Amino acid sequence: MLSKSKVNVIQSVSRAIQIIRCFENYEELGVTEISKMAGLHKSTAFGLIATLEANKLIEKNEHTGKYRLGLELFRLGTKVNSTLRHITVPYLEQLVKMYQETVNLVVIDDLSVIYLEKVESKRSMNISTMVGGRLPLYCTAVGKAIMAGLPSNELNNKLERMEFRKYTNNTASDKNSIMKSLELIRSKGYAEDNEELEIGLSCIAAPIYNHFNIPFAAISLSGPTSRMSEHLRKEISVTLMNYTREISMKLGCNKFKEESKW
Amino acid sequence: MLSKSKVNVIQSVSRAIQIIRCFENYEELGVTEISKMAGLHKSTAFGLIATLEANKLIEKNEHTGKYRLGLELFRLGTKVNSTLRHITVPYLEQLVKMYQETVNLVVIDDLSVIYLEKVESKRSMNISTMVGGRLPLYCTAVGKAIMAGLPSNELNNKLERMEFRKYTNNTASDKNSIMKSLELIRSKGYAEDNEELEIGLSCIAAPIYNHFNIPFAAISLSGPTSRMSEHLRKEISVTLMNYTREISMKLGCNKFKEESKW
DNA sequence: AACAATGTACTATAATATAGAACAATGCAC
DNA sequence: GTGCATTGTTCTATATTATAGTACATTGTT
Repeated sequence: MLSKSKVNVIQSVSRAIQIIRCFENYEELGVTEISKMAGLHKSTAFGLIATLEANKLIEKNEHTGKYRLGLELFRLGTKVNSTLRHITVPYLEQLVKMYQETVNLVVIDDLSVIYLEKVESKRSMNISTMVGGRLPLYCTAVGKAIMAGLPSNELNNKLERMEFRKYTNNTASDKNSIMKSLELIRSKGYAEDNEELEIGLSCIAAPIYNHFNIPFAAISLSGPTSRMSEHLRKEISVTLMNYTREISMKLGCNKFKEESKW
Repeated sequence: MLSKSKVNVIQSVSRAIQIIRCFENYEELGVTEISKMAGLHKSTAFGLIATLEANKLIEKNEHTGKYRLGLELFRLGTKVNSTLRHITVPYLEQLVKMYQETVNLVVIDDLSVIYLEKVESKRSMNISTMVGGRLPLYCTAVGKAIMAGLPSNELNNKLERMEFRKYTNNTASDKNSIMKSLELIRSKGYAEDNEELEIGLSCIAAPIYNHFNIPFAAISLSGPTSRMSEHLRKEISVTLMNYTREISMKLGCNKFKEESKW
């Protein structure tokens, strides 16, 4: 036995998940291929594969005899964060109508944001984000918008573990510069990305709060810097903050109700 | 032991998948709730849950102590049929630009189609299809477009097992009426749904072929019947067929190359 | 404050996943 | 077309592992 990274995990289940992960970079795989990739006995892999197939998480291509990811996996994936997505998508569509730029919904996942939804404008430039994709917190407007509202201990814990990479000259490259920009974001209520990830690409984002008043998601609008005048950015930021306030309240957040009381 | 629906399935893996399915209708569940729903011992459920959590397929909400579906499940779901989706989405976006109606990509799954992608127009009416959702083959344009090109034995096998339900007065309600309409679809190369699923909703679809020249997916354009003039429908059908021909060829289908030879 | 319900840890045992071997089916080379 | 190599699949014995019982910790409720 090689290594048992964590105790109390059920071997066969972890192995089955490992098999699913084999398909991340390959559309079709055979039993032997899978067993080699996963370091499993051919016979063991076969049993796990048969189980995944019986549950439609993978499918057998009857023509090639090979396996591929199954529709049940897709369907189950659509159930993840479904409340948030159902509430938010109409706002995204409204934003595209208003500004004709690409808009996104993300959630935080440790040191990254994961893109849950994207609605593209007709005239959108091809932006390098993909639904299901992941980008670092520190160089995206959405990431910074979320970070700005985190409890300080949680924020510090994250900042300590970050590894900075300079995507462009504008990318923040250390903890201090991030902390400074978060300060500004807190006072404004929204975040901007001025070509910090990609030259020519600007982005404005506002955070979504859960019912513990903690930000965990964000929506953003991205477009070519050339179209993002100072005036327009201001206008967009107001709209975003109005929308995220509504979304947060629908999620049970009472942060804004309290504000109106006082 | 109650029932073992299939031999050669690994119990713990099937149980883990069963636990994931518990979250289809519930956003958050606790250990005890899950164990009751799945008919498992609390302690058994706990081990499976811990394993799923370690693999990020479910996540623990630290505030409530309950579990929810994890982002890794979402991410893996986005890998399903990724080639087809990457090739097709640009065509969907082009269609929306041209006709300003909602367009869809589906794949066949036994007696249903599953919606993989949807691109909505600004002026789209709210149509009751959802990404990840499922509709019967016999009452959708996409379903009929695919059926029309299936090998006859496979088609018959499906028709035998179908249970017809009359969604509207236009819904086909038996095998013969479907077979007749498939005949027409074969000669035209595309399928239509004239309020067969929902009154007021019309739909046009064309099939996508895999590299065995078998249709397995389809794209469609849906809109209110009032906007779908005979002339426009004809034009849309031509565009759809051009696009699906291109998509099919990119997938390695040589059906159309052969045609041009002769 | 007492109770109930839930999440978590530990352990013995029975049940089950595992890997080996052997066979079948397929594809490839010559 | 024949033989070889590779892959998919079945079967079985064994030892590993998942399981459920018990007990404890933690939380929330009345």
